Amino acid sequence: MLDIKLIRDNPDAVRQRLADRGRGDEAAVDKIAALDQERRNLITESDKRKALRNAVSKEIGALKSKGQDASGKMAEMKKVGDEIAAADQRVAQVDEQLRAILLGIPNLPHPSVPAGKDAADNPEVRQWGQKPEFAFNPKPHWEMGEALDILDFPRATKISGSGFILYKGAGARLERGLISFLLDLHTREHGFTEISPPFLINRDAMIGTGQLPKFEEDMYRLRDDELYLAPTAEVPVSNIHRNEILRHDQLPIYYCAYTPCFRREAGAAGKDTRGMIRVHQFDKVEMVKFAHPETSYDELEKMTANAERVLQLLGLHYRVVLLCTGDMGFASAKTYDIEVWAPGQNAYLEVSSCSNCEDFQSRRANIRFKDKDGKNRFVHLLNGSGTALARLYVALLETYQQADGSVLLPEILAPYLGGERAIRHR
RNA sequence: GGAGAGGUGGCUGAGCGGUUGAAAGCGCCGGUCUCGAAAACCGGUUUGGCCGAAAGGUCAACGUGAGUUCAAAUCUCACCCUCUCCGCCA
Repeated sequence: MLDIKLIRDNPDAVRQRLADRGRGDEAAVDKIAALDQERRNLITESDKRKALRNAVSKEIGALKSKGQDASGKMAEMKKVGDEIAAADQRVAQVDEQLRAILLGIPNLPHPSVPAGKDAADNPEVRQWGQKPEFAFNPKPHWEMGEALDILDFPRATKISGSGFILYKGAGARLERGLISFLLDLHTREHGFTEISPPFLINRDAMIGTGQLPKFEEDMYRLRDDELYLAPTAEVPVSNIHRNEILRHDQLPIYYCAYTPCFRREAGAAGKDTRGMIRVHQFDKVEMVKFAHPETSYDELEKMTANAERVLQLLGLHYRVVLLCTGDMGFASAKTYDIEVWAPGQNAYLEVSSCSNCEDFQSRRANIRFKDKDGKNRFVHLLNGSGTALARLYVALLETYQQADGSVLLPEILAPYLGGERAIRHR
């Protein structure tokens, strides 16, 4: 949520930066300003009457305690009370309208974010490693998974529907091993505290990080309870400190968490339909930081480096792109995407998205810290995948496939795979 | 799910429908004292909105939301949460 004061004081700047995103949100700025003005006028009026009522009510109390008649004043205040109720009702209406609009406005891009329309305009920041070369035609993971009997898409479909994965045998163990590998890396080497959060999330938490109210159709929702399946651990973990005031010496706080992620992928029908590149349920290890506003951009660079470290240790070629204004997520002010090379796809796959949301989420979720001067300020919230598992899995299979159809995984994973690096057809 | 008890400031814990934004204690911050510290003593110590250049003024908040009343932490209703017992269950 944007700061209403920012819109009030700098409507033109806000309008411009929203326009840079290319979603037409700038049109709401004038409406917001008008509602804000109306709201303040109504509050001023209401407050005046409340002050009067408070004063006269005290007089009434004093009169009554002396046994004197106060019926005139009481009748008068009855009328004032009705006026207050009417005014407050209008305030509530305007408030609700204002809030509804504000909750639907995306964050403003950071000045360092390049203007652009879509993914084609995202500048590449750097590359690491090289595309692996094969003496044979590298296969896509879905063929490998079937041949090796480690992935069973038809049966996953039988159980749930399209867009689900069933891992089997060495395939299941690899998934489990990767989760442990990632959590160990971030907790032991990058200073993150491991969290295992609830996967069912209430509405307030979903609003806090920005999934709701705008993206309701992207989420799985329970029918009988006001609960949603977590689309990412960003939601439960960022909401850990909702409605809290942290001490400045607690910052920065680093959390990481493994969760499955559930996404309806509404609107993505027909895209990436084969294999496990776009699915309704995937595993992910997520990093979340609660940072001091002055250092949050340094934290973003560090977090991105932490995510890159995963791919470096696994020897996977990747590139980092900086999302342009038109391609950024709703809550983010600046985002780096990390894309790993998948030889079987002949394409880069997004395995991590590292974002600084600044105070956009913390304002929604009311997460503050007391600074050195004793002033309460909103923390900056960052989140980054470290990393998404399904696509990492794709890159691993496709990169490390051998001519004989087996897979020889990086040595570093061996301890997580019972000492067995190779996956062969049995 | 059923029965009962309860939700007040960082914590413990008072609170009669009317000078209670809220006693008291603890904690914390500042000061006095001290070579220094402790103790003691003094002072301070919730958050948000609105008006204002500021000083300041004012409104709101005692789980949440409605209601009764001139006036609600205090009365009524609904919901949420916690605890105890029972039931069920991995």
